[in-house]
Amino acid sequence: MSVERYNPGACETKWQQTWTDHGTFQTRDDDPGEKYYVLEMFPYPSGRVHMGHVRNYTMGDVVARFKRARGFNVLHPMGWDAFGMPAENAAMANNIHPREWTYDNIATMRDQLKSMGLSLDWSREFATCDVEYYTRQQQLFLDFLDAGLAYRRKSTVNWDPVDHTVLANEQVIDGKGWRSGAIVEQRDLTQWFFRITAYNDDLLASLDKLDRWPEKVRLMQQNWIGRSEGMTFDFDLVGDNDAATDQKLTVFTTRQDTIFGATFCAIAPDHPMAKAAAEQSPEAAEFIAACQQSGTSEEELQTGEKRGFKLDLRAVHPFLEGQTLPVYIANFVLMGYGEGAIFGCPGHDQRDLEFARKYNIDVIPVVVPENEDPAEFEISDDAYVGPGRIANSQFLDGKTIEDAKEDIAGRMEAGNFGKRTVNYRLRDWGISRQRYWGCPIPIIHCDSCGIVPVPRANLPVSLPDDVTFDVPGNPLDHHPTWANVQCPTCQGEARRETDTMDTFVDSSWYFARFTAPHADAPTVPEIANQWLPVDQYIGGIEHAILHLLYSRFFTRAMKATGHLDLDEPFAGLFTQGMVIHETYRKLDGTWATPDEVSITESDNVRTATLIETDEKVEIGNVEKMSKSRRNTVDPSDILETYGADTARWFMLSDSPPERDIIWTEAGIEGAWRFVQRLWRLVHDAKEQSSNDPISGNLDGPALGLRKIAHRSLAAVATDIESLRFNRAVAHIYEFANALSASLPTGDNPASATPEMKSVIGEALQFLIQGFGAMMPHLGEECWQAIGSEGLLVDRPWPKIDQSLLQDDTVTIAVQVNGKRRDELTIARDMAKQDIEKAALALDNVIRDIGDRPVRKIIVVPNRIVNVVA
RNA sequence: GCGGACGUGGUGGAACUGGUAGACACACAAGACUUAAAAUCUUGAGGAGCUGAGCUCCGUGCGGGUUCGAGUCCCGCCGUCCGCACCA
Repeated sequence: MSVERYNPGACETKWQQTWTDHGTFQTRDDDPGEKYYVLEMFPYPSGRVHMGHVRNYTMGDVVARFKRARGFNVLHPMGWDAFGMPAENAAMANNIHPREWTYDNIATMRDQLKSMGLSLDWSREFATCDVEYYTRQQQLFLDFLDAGLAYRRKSTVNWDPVDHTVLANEQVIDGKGWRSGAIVEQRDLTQWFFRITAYNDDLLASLDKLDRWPEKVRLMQQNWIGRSEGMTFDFDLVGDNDAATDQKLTVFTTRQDTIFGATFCAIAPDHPMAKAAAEQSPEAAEFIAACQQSGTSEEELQTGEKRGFKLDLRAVHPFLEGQTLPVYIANFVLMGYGEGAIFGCPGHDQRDLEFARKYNIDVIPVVVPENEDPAEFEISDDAYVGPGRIANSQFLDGKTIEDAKEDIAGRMEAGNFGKRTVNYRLRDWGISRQRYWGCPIPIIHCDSCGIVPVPRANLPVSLPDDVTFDVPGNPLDHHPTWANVQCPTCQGEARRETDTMDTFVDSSWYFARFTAPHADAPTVPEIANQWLPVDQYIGGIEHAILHLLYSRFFTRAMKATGHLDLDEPFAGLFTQGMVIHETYRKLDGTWATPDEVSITESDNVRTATLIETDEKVEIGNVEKMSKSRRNTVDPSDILETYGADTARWFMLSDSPPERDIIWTEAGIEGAWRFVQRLWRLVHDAKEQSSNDPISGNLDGPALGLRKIAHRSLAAVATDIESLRFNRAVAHIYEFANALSASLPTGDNPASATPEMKSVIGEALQFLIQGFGAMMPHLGEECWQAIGSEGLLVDRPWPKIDQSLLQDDTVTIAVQVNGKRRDELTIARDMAKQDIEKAALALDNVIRDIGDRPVRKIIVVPNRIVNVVA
């Protein structure tokens, strides 16, 4: 009497169509339910959906469906982060227009996402490269410009001297351009910036309010903003032979307490004083040029060897009479931070120490740990950055670091050559990109009027279609006519800005646009305010800093310009882990794909061979799925073979969602078997079920099953609320196991008792509802199979009977001296003395204590009792 | 270099606020069903020891510490991963 196998292919299409026909997931702004906005980071349309997307969107969908069942009016939209470099790279490589490439990819990926059965409101879909979207972004830019939040200044870019083009950091490989191989140079360009630093304090302080964000993300943002209290002060400078000059060197420090340990000063290669030196000295110019022959990324600057160039200047120590310090141009000093100049204290800063060792500069320890003798304390390979007392510092000796900082600050301010300053690591956001496939910056450059914003009535500034990619550089620059325009002010000949915006701009407000995706203005403030903030945002940890910080800035800027009234865009944030996979390396060193190899296992040793040739393959590390390692698994293959529910179930199983998940063939097979098992279980259980009301006083197995049903669903609800999907999955397994075990088995055709039948009936509904958000198609099919009315997706979450959630008795562990010796099953909340008595009466306890006296008994109610003897 | 995380059986992981480590699953083994295989069902299991089904010891990357009690807290290592402002 076995049922036919569950056929996901047919069922999934059917239910997806049903939901579409019913308009199930079309969200209305005027729905009476409490709003809940769940959003997953929208994808870049790279070509095909990858497993990371499947995981991300499955998680979001479970939340969305669950909240729906809980009666919320759920907004769950999807769109495309569609501008960016890969489209231009494809254009260059394959001679296909970025627009065509992008929209083709979107079409493919939309189909793939739809086959996952996601509860998305597709009527709100947009791509950031839609002119309807980016024209509103241009409006925002103009508003920000009016509000003083956008401005122009010079900044440094990676310049490829052969291709004559600006390179992204990822296009700089080992200091060379990826295409030309030329050594990259740093070059100054005038660029547009958003004044994110205007919100330094607010962006930092508000992190405290984001209590549904991971602690680590808040910490990362805090460190990124990098508020530090310190001092800005001046060194007097003298010439080489102590010849007086009127020059001063302004430095920033957070460690003014270590001023007596200062043994040199250093300035950034692009510091004005360095530039001045370069004009006097060819050697200095050469050194600066060498410094600029590297990428602009901080990582590159910091990991490179510390190098310096000594200037013909010395800095006068402010507190040591007659003492002067050498001044260097140093490649590890950043112009963008503080004053672009520092004093070096090698004893207490690792970078300074490395520099000092290299150039034979003195190392004077001025902070000594409490338990060390200042006369003996020396610095060897590691700078000392811990707490301690000041030494070798005259009037500061013996003070704490804090007191010494205060003392110096007071003296500098009194002497009028320094002041306390708060400094931030966060820099303004450079948004200019010298590329075609991005949102044009709506600005016109006029020789007589200067910078002229494009009048709002003239928006959009659309990207021209007729562009070529045969020459490196920005196609907008090469376009014969596009940039030529009349100046809106003087009607004279003028030129459009040909830079486009950083794609981070596109993703900094899309969540707001989803609330009114077809509106003429960027947002409809009332509607945006109604839906925002996003209640649950889900995406990769790689966006922990930039995307999220920029979005937080945009929210503030849009508030300032009247587009919404909101403090923070994302009330709840969850960062999910990556999907990773084993790698397979062939004998010749190249990689094999997972479907090219076959794995066998014996005695816990797994070996891999190439299916085609039987050649042995080395099983390598488990790594992030990537094209270069060829360890990718195409979601479409999985969806076709196993169906969406199996793929979704596997993605939710086992691994905690914030951690990486290893994709394995065995894992997906296991999920597949469970889908089939549920299908059979539902049919078997249905035979033994009834819809009769459940009697009030159950006992025995019927009560047992009912408890499990209610407890499981209560647990699944908590698990989903707290996004612990792997535990929800485990609870469904337990529940299904218990229901299976409750069914009459064997040759005995006898059926369950009437009261058991009604309990099974309830359990069956609970089970289907319990996994329905995770495997929605199977859920609907089962729901229909047990003859319930309507669609599962429209059913409210079952009502849990709280009285079934707790047992009257508990089993607690009994320890002697912290080691478990026995256990006790006692009444819940039993009196302490009675527990102590019962514990001491246990044979194992008596034996273990022997004739030692009992010194203490610790009772933790309903958990444990520990006898200390 | 700087910043952030993570590390538990053969494997993925569970363990709520310091209270019975290993739930649940995968893989494995044995058995049932089958001509056979697949599928399915049942049973078993952290490691070591004791001559018996109970008990002892060891066990959460390594080394210390706090505590009646540590996977959980603290200090120091080791390893792996993520971000570093023009990848998205």
